[in-house]
Amino acid sequence: MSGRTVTIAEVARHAGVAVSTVSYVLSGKRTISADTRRRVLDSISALGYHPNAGARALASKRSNVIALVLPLRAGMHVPVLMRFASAVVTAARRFDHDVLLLTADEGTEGIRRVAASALVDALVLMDVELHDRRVPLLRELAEPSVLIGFPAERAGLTCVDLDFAAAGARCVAHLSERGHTEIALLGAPAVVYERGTGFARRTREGFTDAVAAHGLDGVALPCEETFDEIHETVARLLADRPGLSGMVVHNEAAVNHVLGSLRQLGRRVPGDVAVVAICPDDVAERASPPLTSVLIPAEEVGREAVRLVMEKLRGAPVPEATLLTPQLTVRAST
Amino acid sequence: MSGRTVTIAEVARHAGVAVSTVSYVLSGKRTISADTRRRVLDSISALGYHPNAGARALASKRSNVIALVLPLRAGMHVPVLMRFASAVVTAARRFDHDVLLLTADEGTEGIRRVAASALVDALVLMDVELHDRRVPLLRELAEPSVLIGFPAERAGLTCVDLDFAAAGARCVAHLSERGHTEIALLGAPAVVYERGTGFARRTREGFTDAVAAHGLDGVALPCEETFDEIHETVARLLADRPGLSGMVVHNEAAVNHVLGSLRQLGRRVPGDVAVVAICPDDVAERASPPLTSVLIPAEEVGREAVRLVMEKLRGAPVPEATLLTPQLTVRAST
DNA sequence: GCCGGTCGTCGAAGCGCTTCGACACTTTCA
DNA sequence: TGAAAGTGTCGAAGCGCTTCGACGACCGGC
Repeated sequence: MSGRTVTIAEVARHAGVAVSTVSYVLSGKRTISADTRRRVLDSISALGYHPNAGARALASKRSNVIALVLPLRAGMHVPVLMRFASAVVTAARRFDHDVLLLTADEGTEGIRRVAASALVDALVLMDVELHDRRVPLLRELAEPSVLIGFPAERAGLTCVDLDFAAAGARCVAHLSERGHTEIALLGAPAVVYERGTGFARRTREGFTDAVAAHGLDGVALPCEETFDEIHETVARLLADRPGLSGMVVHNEAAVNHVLGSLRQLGRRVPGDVAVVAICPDDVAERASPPLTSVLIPAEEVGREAVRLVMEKLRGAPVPEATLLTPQLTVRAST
Repeated sequence: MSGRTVTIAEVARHAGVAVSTVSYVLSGKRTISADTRRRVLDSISALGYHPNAGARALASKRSNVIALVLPLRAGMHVPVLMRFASAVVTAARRFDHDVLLLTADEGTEGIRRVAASALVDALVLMDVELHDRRVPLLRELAEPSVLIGFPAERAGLTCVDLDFAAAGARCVAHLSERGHTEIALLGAPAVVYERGTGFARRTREGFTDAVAAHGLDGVALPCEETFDEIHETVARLLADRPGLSGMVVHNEAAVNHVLGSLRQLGRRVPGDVAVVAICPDDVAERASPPLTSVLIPAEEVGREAVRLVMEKLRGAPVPEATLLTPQLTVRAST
């Protein structure tokens, strides 16, 4: 059974039908009588048949593989990226597709290669920058693609993401409702803003606009990831702004350090300072105290990205932009 | 150029040679005159030719894709896993292979599927447990595989990993040299030990054996990942053992919390308590204070795993076990 | 000046699958 | 009751590549 590899011809012979009949049973593209179908399926499991992926790809011009392009840049929070990635793999399997992993080492050449060689049918790209070098390439590719994140110029592309501007605004609104009037945003590391990563900037804009709209006093700062740097940022922030009583933290790696720093400075959460985070639920739940947070819905975004790319593969029209509405969960920190 | 897809036949016609000649230029499996080779390569770049992966796989019985099986289990430190994964992708590309990402959702069935369908030529498996359900399957598969980690029964397999027992011992030796006589190991979360994950247990054994060998007083504890749990563990440890002056932390996620906890308890590092970590260098460097550490050489392990799997693909014999020697870097925490 | 060897190239036979057109049978309905 | 319209199945033609055997052309050695 696991000796030599079984071909469709052997299945056909075993079941006493033509090769094409086996193929149609498998693909469902033509009607097959219940009786024949049974016989074929029995033969398939009796012989342990698995269609050869290469042959299938060659004949059908579909590899049933999608590429996941995951640059793994500095300052990105890897566990969050992996949740996206994992969601993409799971969702792809549900559409009977596998996932080829592409990292940044090869640059855009890798994308061109896997697309041109028909190794993949479609692409899902993560960690999109505002001026992403991959975007022009996607435009000239025949293969459909979906971006997780938004570049500056998105005409003709398909993008999915959490609505980070709304997320920033939602946090401000929550703090405002709680009566805080002087608040701060601790965001991504400076390098991430400089690189022009969309989600960091959009959160900051959402924060800033909402601060103005609510008539609050607010400041937005980048936030590095080592304890010492964060501690210094937090200490200076509190020293400079004695009236500050609310913080929004949009940086998974920094969340715990910010809390540690406040602890060390003798500030109680939420007594002295209320904290809202934008991060996955498990990070918020495991913090001490558990944090009021806006969830980064990685699973949902990944699933949606795959769904959209499959629609495009079918030739169905899809919206250019899909923004998921942020959901705020109140926990112990506000 | 990026309109229709270019085939080898078009390249052959453009260069005025036979299809097989183009193939031999590409594969180097027969000698081709310098002149012909030039013409063919020129045509290839002029037409923007990329060989069709499916056709190549079908004809050559090699997909030039390897599977990376990455379960993403609870308690595993994702950034570390991703460094392995990223190293595997980079190394695979160097051998002209791509990487298919398999997660745990499908269980062993996914492995069987990609192997039987010839979607992949070989497999690299990560996060191996002592009694891993995937191991029996690997034994019956025709495709070569390499494990990153060691199962209990490893006969007939190929495994690579850091020598964690030596790493645990190395940390003990270092603390002993520094004059510490009462020390503790803070290890992985309890669930990881229960699952029988090899590296966690082997570190603990290395620690325990070395403690005995050096005539020290030592205790090994599991260590969860939230600040509150860690703080409690650390506080109780210090309360129970007033003479304790050295700690080994083998838990990337907990490292910063342990330091935060010591800070909060008013213990100076390294003045009151010396800390050695087993973690990637960047985690150690970014901690406060920077930690003396044994590096988890993710890049090296990933590269070695790929090298071994390529050797096996060539039919070359490879050692069953490859253990990388731990390297201790002294920083500010001891 | 003829013979065995390389060297460089070609043509053709698959690799295992999908898909198209064809073809027997049934049904259906004027 | 016969033509039209399904149903269910088959055979064969590729899909684009690798690889095998064949075959001139050229080499040196006798």
